[in-house]
This record gives sequence, structure tokens and C-alpha cells, in this order.
Amino acid sequence: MNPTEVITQRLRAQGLRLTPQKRVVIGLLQNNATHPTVDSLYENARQEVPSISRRTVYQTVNDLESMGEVTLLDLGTGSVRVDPNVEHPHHHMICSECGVVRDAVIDVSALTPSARDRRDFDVTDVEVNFRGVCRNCQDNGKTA
Amino acid sequence: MNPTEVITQRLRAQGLRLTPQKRVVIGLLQNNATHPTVDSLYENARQEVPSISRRTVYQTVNDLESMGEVTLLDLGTGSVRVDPNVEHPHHHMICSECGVVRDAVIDVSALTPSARDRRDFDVTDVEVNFRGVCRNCQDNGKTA
DNA sequence: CAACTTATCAACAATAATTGTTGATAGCAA
DNA sequence: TTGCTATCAACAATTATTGTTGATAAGTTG
Repeated sequence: MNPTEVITQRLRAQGLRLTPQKRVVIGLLQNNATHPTVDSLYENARQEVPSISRRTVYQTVNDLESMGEVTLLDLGTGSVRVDPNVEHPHHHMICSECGVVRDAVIDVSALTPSARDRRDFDVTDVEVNFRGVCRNCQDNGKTA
Repeated sequence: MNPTEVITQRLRAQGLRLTPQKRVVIGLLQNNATHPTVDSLYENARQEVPSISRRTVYQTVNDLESMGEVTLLDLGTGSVRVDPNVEHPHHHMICSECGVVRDAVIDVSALTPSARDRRDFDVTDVEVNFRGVCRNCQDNGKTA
């Protein structure tokens, strides 16, 4: 995502406003590679703006997605995750046990459906998900 | 998934029973490449067993997944889809407009995270989703 | 084939993630 | 500083899914 100042400009250009609530959520997303859920953003945002509501976090995150500043990921972990990295193409490794998400950079230029399949379907995006078990959950499994 | 007779045996072996409700749901899934939602299965099942409840369809589908007879797909279309094709590895093409899902057979043997990424993550499954617009929605868009 | 055990059903309630609504408040442009 | 209105928090509503329960029926056994 763009730096906060740029996002502020882009908001204003649309007649939108930069509020303390938005500022905090945007701040939490800058350089954040944890793919946070809305709920996790909400919990963190409360530390700085205790009165913030979950609704506002949802709203902010949806607005940012409309602006192309973030991507909303539905990786089957029960709730949406926010990915501020829209600059560098990447994919994801998802822990089936705890739901943690990490980035994976791979080359997908050779990945394409058969010519036959493409005939009836206009592919706009290729998404690769590596499912598995993260180191943390592997270790927990050992001791359990 | 296995033929109904085999599934019946497998159910019995676990002390489970084959009821008319299960029979209908299993029947609807045989040779079904439409990746139906639970709701769509429910609507179709009602034609044969009007008294069937959504809960029973959920239950049946979850049981079948536990047995490895089907896969439950969460492709970000809002609700789970049931895929009875567990025999032939394949991936999916998902229409971003209407949510329809089609199979895509591709080779993913070369797809793997970097050695560094794999060090801390045990990959058990690679999932490729082609997002785009199906022919149907393309045509509708033209006339709209 | 009758009896018995208990898995299963439908009905209903509950959860969890997310979105809709609203009146009061506060950004920000002039 | 003023005025317009985007935005907020609070609350309600929606949707997909799971939990609970007492009555019923599947299928095994005598």
C-alpha cells in the first residue's frame, strides 16, 4: 500500500476524510506482513482509539480495497484477511491448524488452464495456496 | 467418490446407517461436476425427500468429507462447495461474478515454495485457483 | 420376523462473520 | 469561523454454519 500521506491525498481526492480511526487502521497495516484479520486489527486499534468500533474497521478496510490499497483474502480460515502488499506479486502458505498466513514468492507465468478451458473462461488472476503445517504447530504437535 | 454400494459398506463398517436422506444426497453427488453448495444440494434433495432439513445435508456432507469421499471447497464465494472428485487431482476456475466453479487439470509438480520458505513450513497440498469471468457472465455483460 | 439398541432425523436455538441503518459528531473546504 | 456532509458508534439484521433434543427408524440379533 501507499504511504499514509499518499493515501490521505487519494482519500481527499474522492471527497473522503482522514479520521483518527482511519489513521490508526492504516498505520497498523503499513509494513504489516501478518495478514491480519479484521478482528485482530480491531483489537490492536482499540489500544490507540478505545472507542473504535468493529464496523469502522470493516468499513475502512473495504474502502482501502476499493482504492486498490489492500487486498482482502478469503483463504478459508473463517474470516477475511487483509494484505497490504499489492506491489509485489506473491502467493500464500496457509497453516491448516492455526490459520497463520505467510507469503511465498513463486513464478506462475507457466500456470495456465488448457486452451480448451480458456476458451470459455477469461482468466484474470492466478492464485496459488500452499496448505500445510507451520513450524509452530509442528512443534506443538510433538509435545502434545 | 466411491459408488453408493461401497459408501454404504464403509458407513456400516463405522456403525453408521444409510438413510433415505443420505441416499439422496449421495446420489446427487455422484458424477456431479458442478461443485454444488449445500443449499443447492438441499433444494434438489427436497424434490425427492421433501421433509429433509438443511442440517441433515450439512451433516451428511461433513460425514462424507471425514470419510474422504468428498472434498469441501471454500473458494471465497460465500459458502462451501462440495467436490465429489477426489480421484483425479485437479484445480479450479472460479467466476468472480456468479461464483460458478469449473475444473482445470494442470501440472503443479514444479510448484513449490523456495527452499527457505519450506524450511519452516511443511507443505501438504498445493491449490491453484484461476479467477476470472465465465462465458455466461461475459455475454451478459455485453448486453447489459 | 420380532425386539432392541442407538444413529439419525427435523425442528429449533445459537454462533460467528459481516453488512445495513441512524442520529449525532467532527473533517475540511471556503 | 461556518457550513456541508462524510463518518462514527451503537444497534439491528443477515447469512452460513453448528449445537441440542426428543422422537423415529436402521439394522443387528435372538
